[in-house]
Amino acid sequence: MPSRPPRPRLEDVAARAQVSTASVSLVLRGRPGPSAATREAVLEAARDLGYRADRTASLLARRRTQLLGVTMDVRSTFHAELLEDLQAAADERGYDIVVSPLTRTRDERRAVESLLDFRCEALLLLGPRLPDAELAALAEEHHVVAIGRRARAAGVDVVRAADDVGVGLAVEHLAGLGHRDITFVDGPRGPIATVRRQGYRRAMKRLGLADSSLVVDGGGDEESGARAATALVARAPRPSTGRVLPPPPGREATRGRPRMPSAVVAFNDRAALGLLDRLRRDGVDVPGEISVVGYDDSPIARLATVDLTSVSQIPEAMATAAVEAATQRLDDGRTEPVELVLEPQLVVRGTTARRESP
Amino acid sequence: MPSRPPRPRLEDVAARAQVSTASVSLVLRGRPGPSAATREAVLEAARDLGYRADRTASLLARRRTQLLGVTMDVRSTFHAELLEDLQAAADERGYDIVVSPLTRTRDERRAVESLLDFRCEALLLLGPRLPDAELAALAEEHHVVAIGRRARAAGVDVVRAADDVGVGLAVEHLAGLGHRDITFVDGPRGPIATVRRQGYRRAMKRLGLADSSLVVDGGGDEESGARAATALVARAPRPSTGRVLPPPPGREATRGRPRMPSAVVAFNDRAALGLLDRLRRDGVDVPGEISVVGYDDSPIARLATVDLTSVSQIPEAMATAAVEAATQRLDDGRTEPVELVLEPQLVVRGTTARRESP
DNA sequence: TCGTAGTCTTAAAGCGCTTTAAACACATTG
DNA sequence: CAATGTGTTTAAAGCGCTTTAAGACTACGA
Repeated sequence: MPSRPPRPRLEDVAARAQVSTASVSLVLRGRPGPSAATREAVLEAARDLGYRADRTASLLARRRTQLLGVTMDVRSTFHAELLEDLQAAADERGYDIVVSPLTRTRDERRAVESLLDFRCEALLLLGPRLPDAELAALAEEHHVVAIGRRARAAGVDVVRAADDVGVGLAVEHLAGLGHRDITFVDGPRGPIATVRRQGYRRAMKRLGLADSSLVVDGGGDEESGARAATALVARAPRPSTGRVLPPPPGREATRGRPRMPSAVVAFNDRAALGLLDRLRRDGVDVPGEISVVGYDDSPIARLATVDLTSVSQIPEAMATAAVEAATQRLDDGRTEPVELVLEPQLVVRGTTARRESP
Repeated sequence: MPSRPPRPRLEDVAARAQVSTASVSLVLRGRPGPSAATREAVLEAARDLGYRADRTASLLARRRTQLLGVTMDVRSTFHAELLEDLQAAADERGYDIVVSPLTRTRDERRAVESLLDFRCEALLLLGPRLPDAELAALAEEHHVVAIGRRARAAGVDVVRAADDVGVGLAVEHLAGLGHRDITFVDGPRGPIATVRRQGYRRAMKRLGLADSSLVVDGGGDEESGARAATALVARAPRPSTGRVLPPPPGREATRGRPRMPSAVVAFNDRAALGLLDRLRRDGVDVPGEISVVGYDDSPIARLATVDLTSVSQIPEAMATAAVEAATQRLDDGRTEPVELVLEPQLVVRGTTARRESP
């Protein structure tokens, strides 16, 4: 019920402090110039009046907005985490963040438009799905930082985790626990899944396990994980006590053979969750009979009831790096694009264990 | 890499169209006045130049911002859903939305400050935790709509679902399936849990089940749900086949007696999820041995692997109502606060079934 | 012919702030 | 004492748009 006592303007503060608006402006923004006496008078007047600068006017007057625009998928907990850290990082550097959520009816293009309307000085795109060409086009007109995704687009800064390395960590961890039959549950088509799959393949080869490497169809959500689980379980007829067959020699000749792996790396935590759920319902003991590793180290993975071993993309680091990239362009005049690739971390929890029978 | 071809201004469009900036402004905002010829010329010029109005300047000039500020918990999927619908509703009425996320380091107060800096014309607070007094104080200076929570604060519009009715629906559904021992797993301290608990108690009484009504400690997340499950299971020593005892006569004398209810209503979906998980791990058949109902009808509940019967707060309706409330104040000059209470809906899925032995 | 209404158009005054360039006061210096 | 410098203050010109009030036409009836 805003009953108009129109908010005080800079001019009002100036009048009360008996100085010019210029002085007030300088003092309030902590710029050098005004004497101690003036400063005090102004601050007091401002306090008395409960003055708060009008951002709109201020933005218009100086050419800067000090605004970073972020597009995100509101439904993604990973994005939510990143956002928290972006806020913090931006804060520290004196920037403010405008969030533009993607929804069913609001695609990435619209979200970006909206950010531009706000005159954001840089765009931070979380896991952007825009084609590289479009990203590149955007980057001709604006500063853009793609986060969490590899991008082959000219002029775009990229901050991402080395997903192939991350999956490698998971595979090595499992191998270290004595597992040899390690299966990868693939993600949805796209650059991210490609890189993770590659990481898996390479790690298996590096460890001399190429022969038992196997990629099964999956996806990015619980459903897909559950489907994958069903496919895996079908390989080892249960609940008969039939022992798992040792992998026969010969390269990937194992494909299609009925056999349940002793360990699985899933594309992400959500898929891992669906997988876990289905396995447990089918009476499979995790990690007794099969070890499971997820990806993202999402809050759900950390829940005591889930306790999922997972790979963390260290969102704080990504957030800091992304904001840093943006401010470097804005404040330090960097113009050459950079690509920052961070090392992910394995977080070992309760869904992985030493292989039962060697 | 913004290489400055400074963006065209209104003036540039005016020059190209050979008219005044006033005409351009009018045309571009679709206001009456300019003739068809002028309109066309302006639109063409604007198109040629790729003109986009500078919102900052425009906001400064007219006194309105057409901005609705929304505070939300980024981690809540329910809030995420609401946000989607708010966006859509705001769009329809020509308003834009500024999202101000709550994070660990950014409480509700700061989030609101930030919205005010953006000169939002109304504040839509999702599940605000601010004390009523503070809400009331805010409402003296601004239009505020509290969403999803009962608020006894002067001047604040409230849009919420009738949670007591919702829980009542769940209880009735279960009773209809023959259940009598229906337990409520409580939520975290706060107005929301209070209302839901009340709804439970009243429904049980209404159905003549007051004697078997039981509220156990819970909380708002998976952990708490799991804990509650443990407590429940402990009442019926498993895996012995011992039949569940019929409730002895006498009011709530059952409290503390070892006995597992045949049905449970959880404070929300997350708690229900933890509950389900623990129950299943303990070998309890859902819905065979026990039926479970959640609250919120969150996306997780809908997953095939979860398939949780739940109560929906119909977020679309809440969102529409909230935006409506705001625009009524802004555009239609309403000044008396309103409280809109929506009827929740029960969504029956796979976690509830007819009671096994009557 | 003039007055009057009606339709378009536009000059110009802001919106509340930042910033530049000039003015001022005073102290040094040669 | 003029010239030069230093530190502080401010008048005024925008920032890019909206809006108001007045102006320019045209058309019409008296």
